[in-house]
Amino acid sequence: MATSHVHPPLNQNHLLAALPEAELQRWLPQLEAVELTLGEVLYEPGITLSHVYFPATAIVSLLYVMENGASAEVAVVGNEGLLGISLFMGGESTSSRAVVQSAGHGWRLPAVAMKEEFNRGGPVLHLLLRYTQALITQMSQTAVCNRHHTLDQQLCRWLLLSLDRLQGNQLVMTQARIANMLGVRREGVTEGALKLQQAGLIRYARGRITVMNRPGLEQRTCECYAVVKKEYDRLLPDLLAR
Amino acid sequence: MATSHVHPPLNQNHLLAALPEAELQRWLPQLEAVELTLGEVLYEPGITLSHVYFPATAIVSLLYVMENGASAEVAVVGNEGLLGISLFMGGESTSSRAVVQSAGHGWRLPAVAMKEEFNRGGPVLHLLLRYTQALITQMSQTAVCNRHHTLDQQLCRWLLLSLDRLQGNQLVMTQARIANMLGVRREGVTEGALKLQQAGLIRYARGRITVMNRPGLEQRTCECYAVVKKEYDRLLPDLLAR
DNA sequence: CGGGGTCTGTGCGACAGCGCACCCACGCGG
DNA sequence: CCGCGTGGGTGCGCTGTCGCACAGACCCCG
Repeated sequence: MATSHVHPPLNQNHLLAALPEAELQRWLPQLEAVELTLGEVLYEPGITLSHVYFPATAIVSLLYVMENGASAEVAVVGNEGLLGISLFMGGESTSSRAVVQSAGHGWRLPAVAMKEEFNRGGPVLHLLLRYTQALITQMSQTAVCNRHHTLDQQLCRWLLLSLDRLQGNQLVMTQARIANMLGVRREGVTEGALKLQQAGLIRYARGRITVMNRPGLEQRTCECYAVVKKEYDRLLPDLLAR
Repeated sequence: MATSHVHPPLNQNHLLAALPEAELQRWLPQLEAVELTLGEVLYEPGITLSHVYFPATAIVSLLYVMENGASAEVAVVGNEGLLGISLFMGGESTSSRAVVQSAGHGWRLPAVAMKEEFNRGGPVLHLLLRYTQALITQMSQTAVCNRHHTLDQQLCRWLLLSLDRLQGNQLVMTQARIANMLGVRREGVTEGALKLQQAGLIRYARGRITVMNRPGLEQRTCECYAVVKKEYDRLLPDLLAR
């Protein structure tokens, strides 16, 4: 992970973009631009966090890895949010692992600075908590979706959630990695993706997915996607306007 | 739901028990004892909450109910916690429904009082946030469990989580209602419960379950139960000492 | 240009859980 | 003491997903 103090536009991350000027000025000296590489692990379960991360062009999955090595994604975080909520929630660590699923850049802020800011109370605290509630909704809905919906539907949901957190309609992602996150077989993802390709909704080529017809995906997915999206929009409305 | 100002011991709820004296005194005039009856709905999705609830002898499920009527439990709350985190998280409502799954009593506090207290900052804020993080862990683990574990394992997990939130080793609960919460068929629960009964771990009779061998259940369940339990113990240690 | 690694596609038997239909057992109220 | 509602047990065919094995396709690198 390369770091530097040369800043690409901060407002690529919606939470940073929503910071009031005073807070931003306090943070600036400590904000560090970081390059997030594919597969990089930002947090391990049980480890006390040293920084919180604000993805800009990268997306990061919260994965739970089981004793037998199987895994399941609990939530995905991109330019709409941050990693490390357990710092201000008070637990310091979580039981999941944070893995970069799509390379890109972002910023990070030392844990101490984040805690200080949070303890001031005020607008930042409420912003972070509203974000956390949106994240909670995503996690709950993941539970529901895992219970009731088909692999095909979940694949669409996953594509849409990822797409919302990236720019453009491209996604660098192998089927094996998608399977890893959904917690299903790679072959299952292959079959699902084939159906979508045959329906003309996506195009697929060696680790690169291009979404051709987004409304088509929305039609095929389950209600879970809409529930999560609506909740993010409701809880963090101002962030999307910028 | 009957309400009164005659108070059974407040410390039956661990969060209330953990309140510093000053806060407790502020809350007392507004705390209201409530009887929670089986099947009672405390919150509906999207509805702004008027109170937060602190269960004492009751347990309450957070259920997501799908468009087709199927449902899935996202988390369970009992005497270790409270219902209505969205009030201080800032969302005012959630996308899930809160349903009383085991009758009993508890207390409630008006939303306004809770928000005022939260906004003072201080120990109550941190206590509530730590509880919220534990709840988040429960939700994530529900997602993982739904993905990877068998109905039998999930049944054990569910029994153990419920047992932790009640006193004694009895549980008034039909198989149909368990199925509703796990989001599975009633027949599936019947088969699972039969196996447990034949193994001598539980006894079952017309809506009443008696756990005979708790360690046996712990042996049959998946890692998810332990992960959640450990996280509650880690985040809310002082509450269990009382 | 050839070779090895990565990514995607396919086939097949196994099985957990589903939906449905139905039966039995218990217990409360008339 | 009968009847009926509720709760629990059983059987059966179906489907989605799994685990595994293997084949083709593509691509970078030597």
